[in-house]
Order: sequence, then structure tokens, then C-alpha cells
Amino acid sequence: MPSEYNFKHIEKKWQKYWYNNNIFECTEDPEMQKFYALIEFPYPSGAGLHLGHIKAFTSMEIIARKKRLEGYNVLFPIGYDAFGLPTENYAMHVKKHPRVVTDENIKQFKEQLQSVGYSFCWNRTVDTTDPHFYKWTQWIFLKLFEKGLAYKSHTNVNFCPSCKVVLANEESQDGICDRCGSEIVQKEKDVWFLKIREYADKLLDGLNDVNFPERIKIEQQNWIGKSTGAEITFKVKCDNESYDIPVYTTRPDTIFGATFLVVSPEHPILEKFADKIINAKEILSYRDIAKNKKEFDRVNVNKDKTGVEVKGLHAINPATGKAIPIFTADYVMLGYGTGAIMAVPAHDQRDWDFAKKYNLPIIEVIKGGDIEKEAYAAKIGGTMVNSGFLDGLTVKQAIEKIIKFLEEKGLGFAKTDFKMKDWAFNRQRYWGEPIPIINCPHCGQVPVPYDQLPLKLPDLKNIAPSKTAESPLSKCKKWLKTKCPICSSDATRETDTMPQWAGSSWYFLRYMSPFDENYAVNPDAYNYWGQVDWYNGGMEHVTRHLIYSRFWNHFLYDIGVVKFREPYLRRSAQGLILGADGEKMSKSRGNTVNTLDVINTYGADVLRTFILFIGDYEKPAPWQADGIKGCVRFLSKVWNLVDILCDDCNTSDLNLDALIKKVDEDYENIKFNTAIAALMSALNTIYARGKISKLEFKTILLLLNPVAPHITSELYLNIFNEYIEKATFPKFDESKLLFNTVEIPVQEAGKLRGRVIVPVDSEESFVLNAISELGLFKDKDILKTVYVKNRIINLITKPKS
RNA sequence: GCCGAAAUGGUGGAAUGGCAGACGCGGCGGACUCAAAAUCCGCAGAAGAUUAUCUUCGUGUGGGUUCAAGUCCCACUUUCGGCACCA
Repeated sequence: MPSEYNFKHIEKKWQKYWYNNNIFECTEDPEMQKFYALIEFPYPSGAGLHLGHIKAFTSMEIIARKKRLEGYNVLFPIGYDAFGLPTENYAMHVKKHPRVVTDENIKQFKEQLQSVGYSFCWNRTVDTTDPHFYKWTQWIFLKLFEKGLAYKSHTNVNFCPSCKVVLANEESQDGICDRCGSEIVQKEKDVWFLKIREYADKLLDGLNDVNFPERIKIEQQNWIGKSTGAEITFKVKCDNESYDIPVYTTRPDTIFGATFLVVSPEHPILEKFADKIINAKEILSYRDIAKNKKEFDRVNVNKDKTGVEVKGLHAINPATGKAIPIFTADYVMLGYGTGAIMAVPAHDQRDWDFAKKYNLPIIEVIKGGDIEKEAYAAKIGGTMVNSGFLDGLTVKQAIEKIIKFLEEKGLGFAKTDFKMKDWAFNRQRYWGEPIPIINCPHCGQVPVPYDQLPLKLPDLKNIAPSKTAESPLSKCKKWLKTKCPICSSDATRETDTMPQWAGSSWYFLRYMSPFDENYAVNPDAYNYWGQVDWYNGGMEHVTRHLIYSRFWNHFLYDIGVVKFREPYLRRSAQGLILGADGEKMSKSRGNTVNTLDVINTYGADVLRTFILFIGDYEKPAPWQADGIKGCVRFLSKVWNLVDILCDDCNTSDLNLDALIKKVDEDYENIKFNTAIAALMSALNTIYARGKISKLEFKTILLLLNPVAPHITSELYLNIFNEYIEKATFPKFDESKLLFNTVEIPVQEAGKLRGRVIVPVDSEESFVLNAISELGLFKDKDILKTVYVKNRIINLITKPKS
């Protein structure tokens, strides 16, 4: 009689064995096939592990353990993405240094992760705040700078006028300061950008080469937002001066309907002709109002269009040669296209609204709509009218012809544009990687020499954000003041730090050679591990981390650091774990579940099993605490299988090959819930018959091992006298997947009427014979039969005449 | 507004176009127990009938394709996620 399953004792025992003996550490071994399984490394906040981490990590944990049993050399690393706001704010709150807080949090994370029994390669752990790590983050930045992909430019930062502090976007949701609730204003500042737009096409193309879920590809495509159109020059004549306003449009065919221009309130033409514009004062005050509008209002689609005519200036429509008025309006954004549009009110609803409000002409140039009622946004397909030499053409033909026309006149050209903006690569905060640039009064922006990396963060006592919109680093004069590496003049360091997303943009490469002092990633190690085979993470990172890290990898490919353009071969994304009420877990809702409580009450194996069993891995699922009992019962049934183990019993009611196939394929297809269900079913069969063979036991332990490694390791060692990690994941025999007989449902016009049991692969006549023996359809004539071998038979009948 | 995902018993969820509700939870009945917990056995979508059985209905709504539709097509409704005056 075995003892009751004491998970506390057994789980601790195995964790000790795994971690003290480095069971999961791996080294490059050319004899073995590699497999690189990656999870998004956690941000080590003081709150510790939550269920979201567990769900995210457990999937790759299953894959990693399974691949090891299948004989792969598995890299399944862990690290910490530790720079960032929460740590910094918490550190200030408790009056400790962020370094200290980070170290404490990492220690806690490690303990908690190990209490779940994860098979990470612990001795490759990376920490983005470690100078040995961020040395290479800075190195990559300098490479980007060298290639002209990092530049400093004017932009707005979120500034809280009450706290007098620059806020990160996540601290200023909806234009409200997180800390004091005041309205954020935009403050102009020179900050760093990375030219991710230059990689937009490559990032789009690369999606063809990777196995990502379609929803992720589509989201990235939408984020990049490629559009094709034309840039067209509208000449502005004012006295004797001539000035070009380029506009971007996706519909150059509608140019004959362009009855006015609209420029954004920040457009340079307004400054340039300030003295020529009759109502310059009105224009400037409109600009100031627009500038101070909360982003939220400016972006609100439903609000009334406002704008001001720029009096004294006119633009020439290059197709018609006619002068048209110029307006400024805040529905035109400086940051997209050229910051100016040609307004075609007949065929664009926003322009139509604006034209109606300001009583501007609306000229129909594509037939088909009723432009008195609303704009007719004809897709490719209409016929051109009122369009001079374009009349009668299709939209497609018109686009070609007008672009040719404009090119010949030097007034336009075909152009693609992207919604994605360049990556604002800066924060005015302490706890981040210092940007390794020196500002020299003579030489300008000079990179810190490579041999002086890492440029370490100075040890500041006061890390509070500055009230002057400068980084706290600017207060550290000793650090700030330096010599120019080129001309040795007195110079100052760049004081902005890198954003949250810097370290995570390349950490997966560092895992391959975490301690290499000479390379970001050691070439030999890279040649072995190459691409990440499978990367699991959250949907919330699709348009941030996932796109940033693809960008950096593309760049590192272009400069020869890595051999593959795309970093990740396969990506999956877990669905959220929701509270029992079906809402997002949050402290304010009071529907959170403490991970450690679950482990203490039920054990890590139960937690792991339940979080996978709860529903489709990729869909959101509510945590229903009652449901966990099912997994407790399941594992205790596994434990008690020993009681009914028989040496040489012959069992035929459980098809082991089918079970192996089911579980194997379900794991690979991220259908963990049905894999576990299949194992539960197998146990039901076994307990109903009351005995289990050794082969069945062995198979079930191995199949279950990735999900519940503690209990299966213990049982395997006890019964088979061998460590389970030395065993091999079971394989199935394709030829043994079916039993000798099969039950065929008998339908009449699609409705179930009965069942017959026939030998596998029976012919139709045999099945029909079996049906007539049953006595079904005695009083009916069978008009037609549809028979699918081993599956179903459907009969079309009519009453006997 | 645009893009994406989803809607199945009391409940979480299963179902390569082929027996809807696998596997769980909860529920009900029984066994064990002085009793309870735990455990084990059994029942269980809804309605109806001539009730050992059988029939009809049933996967958000309305149509369609098919021998056969939760699954495919068309049109909607609702919920969730993302983007959003993107020219």
C-alpha cells in the first residue's frame, strides 16, 4: 500500500535534485540536434510570479521537457528584463537603490520559479541591468548610430506641469498623470530615435518566412501600415516667392477633385510665410490651441472638424492649374505623410465634412455615389469624370496615368508610406542603459569608444526624475563632464537613458553565450543555436517587443553579426488568465489568485496541470478555483496506479499507440487541454478494468512527465529504478492505431438511427448486410448510400411501395 | 470607423464537413461511515410519448451549399482584444 502523495516533500526533493545537479544545463554539442525554446523573460517586480507568468512559461516548459526526452539538446533559458519604471518608483518609495531592489526581486523570482519546477538552464541566466549585459546593448546602439539608424530629433514628451516631471507613456494614460491626476502637457525636447521605418519593408517581407499565428502577422502588418500612393507637389505663389508643399495621397487619381489643401497646424509653411499671411495671428493661436489639446481630443474621430483658412496664400493644383485655398486643421497630422493633404471632399468623408462646414466646392471625379449626401469612397473600380485627360478611365488606369503625368512635369512621384513611426528611443529616467554618446561643442555627437563600454550608470543617491525635463543623470556632474574622444575638448555625456524595450530586443542572442566578453553573441555558439525554434509570449507584445526585436535582429543580420534575418521560427501566444468573474485579473477588482498559495495548497504539478487543462491555450480562460480539484484527483489517481500494477497482464481495451499519437500531437499543436483529457480518459479506462500493465504505466508516466515532472519522476524512479530524464519519449506505431473492429454510426438522411460493429476496413456491402441483420429499415427502400470507411454510413430511404 | 478573435448544457470547455456536449467542475442518487470529509459506483442537453424504448428539438440570429453543417458560404447581433482624423 503506497503512502498518500506528499507533494510538499516530493516536489522539494526533485527540485533539489534538478537544480543542484544542473540537470537542465546544456552545452553546444555538434553530435546532438539543437532545440531553442524561449519564453519572454519576466520583469522582476516585487509582486513576484503571477498566474500569467505560469501560463506563459508552462507551455515552453512542456515543449522543452518533451524535446529533451526526444533526444534534442534543448536551450531553455531564463533571465530578467530588469530596467524600468516600477523598480525605479518602488526603489524611491522604499528609499533603496534600484540595484538593491532589483537584486532582491531577482532572488525572489528565482526561488518562485524553481518552486514551480521549471527546467530552465539556470546557469545561463541574464540580467539586462548587469553591465556585462548592457555593455552589448550599448554596443548595438553604437552600431545603429554608426549606420545612421539612430538620430536625435525634436519631439514632444509627456510632462506633468504639477509634478514637473517627464512621464513615460505608461504613466500618462489618457493624458492624465499617474501620480497626481493632473493633465499632461506636451513639452518639446530633443530625443533619440531609431529608424525602424527603414526596416518596415523587410519586417513585412520577413513575415513570409516564419511560422507565426495569422492574427499576429496581421496585427504586425496593420501596425506597420504600408500604403501605396504618390507624393504630389502643390506650388504656393506669394508675391514673387514660390514654395512647394508636398502632399501624400493614396488616391492621386482624384486630383481633379482636390479643391483645397489642408496643412497641419505645425506645418513649416505657416512660419515661413507668417508675414505674408493676412490672418497670421489667428493661425498661430489656432496652432497653440491644437498643441495644448490633449492627444485624446485631437485623435477623437467623432469630434467636429475645426480649421482656419490661411488667408493670403493659394496653392496651384498641378493637374488643373487652378488656384485653390489653403487651410490649417488639426485633423491633419504632422507626423504622417508630409503633414499636408490635398482635400478631395467628394471622395473622402473627413474632407467632405470639412468642406460642408466651410462651404468649399465639392467636385465629383468618380461616378457612382451621391456626393450631395456623403463622400463616395470608391474603391479601385469606378470611372473617372470631371477629370480632364483622365475622364473615362478606371481608377487603376487613372492612377498610372496621373503619376506618369506628374513625373514628367517634375511635380510628383509614386511613393509608399508607413503608419509605423520611428522608435522613440529615450527616457529621462535613471534606471536604464545610459546612451553612450558624448556631446562635443566642436565635433557634435561622438560615440563613446567601443573599448570604453560598458558606460556604467553612475551610482546616484537621488534618482528622482528631474523637474526640468532632463534625465536625473544630468545632476551627476562628475559623470556628466568628460572629454571628447576625438578632440579632447571639454564635453558632456548624453543623459537620456534607453527605453524599457532595449535589452529585450536582443536578449535571446545573449543566452547563447551569456558570459562572452568579446562578442554580443559568440559566433560559434550562434552557429550552433541559430534561430529560436519556438518563442511563446503575450499578444500585448506583438507590436512592441516582437517587432523591435525582429528589427534589431534584421539589423544585426545586415552588419553580419547573425546569420538569419528572422530571429524566431515559430511564435505562439497564450490567452489571458482571467478572474473567476471572466474579467481581467486586477487588484482593484479583487479577483486575483495568488500563485504561491496554489502551490502551497495543491503543489506545483497540480498548478501546472490545471493551468493547461483550463481551456484552449491560446484563448483567454477564467480561473475557476473549483475546477482545480479535478487535477488534484487526476494526479492522485496517477500516484495510486501502483496499487493495480500487474506484471504480465494482458490488456487490450486501451490503444497505447493512439494515446501516444494524441498526446504527442496535442503537445506540438499547443492543445495541452485535450492532451491532459486524453490521459484522464486513459486512467478512467484503466481503473474501470482494475489493473495496469508495466508498459502502460511507463508510457503514461513519460507522456505526463512534461506536465507534471515531480510526481512522474518519483514514480518512475521507484518503479523502474531509473531516472526518467534518461528515458525516451514514447513513439507510436502507425500500423497499430486502430482496433480490429470499429463501430459505425448508421444515419438516415443525416440522423442517427443505430450503430453496427464491423471489422476495420469493411466494404460497403458488408456494412449494409450488418445493418439489415439488425432489422433496421425493414419497411423502407434504400435509394442511396454514402459510406465513409471506418467512419459513418448514411442512407437515403423511402417507404416501401 | 477599421482589423482580429469569439458566441456550444448549470459551469470551464471537446469535436480532420461524419455519432454534438469528450475531459473536468458543480448537481442528483447510491455504497462506505454513528455522522461528516475523502473515496468508490451510478444518473444527468431540452421537450414529448404509447417511458426497458422511441420520437422531436437543440451549438448567438436569419438565409444558403451538402447525403451530412457547431464546422463551409452570405447577411446580421452581441462580447472581447488591437489600431484609430493614417490622407
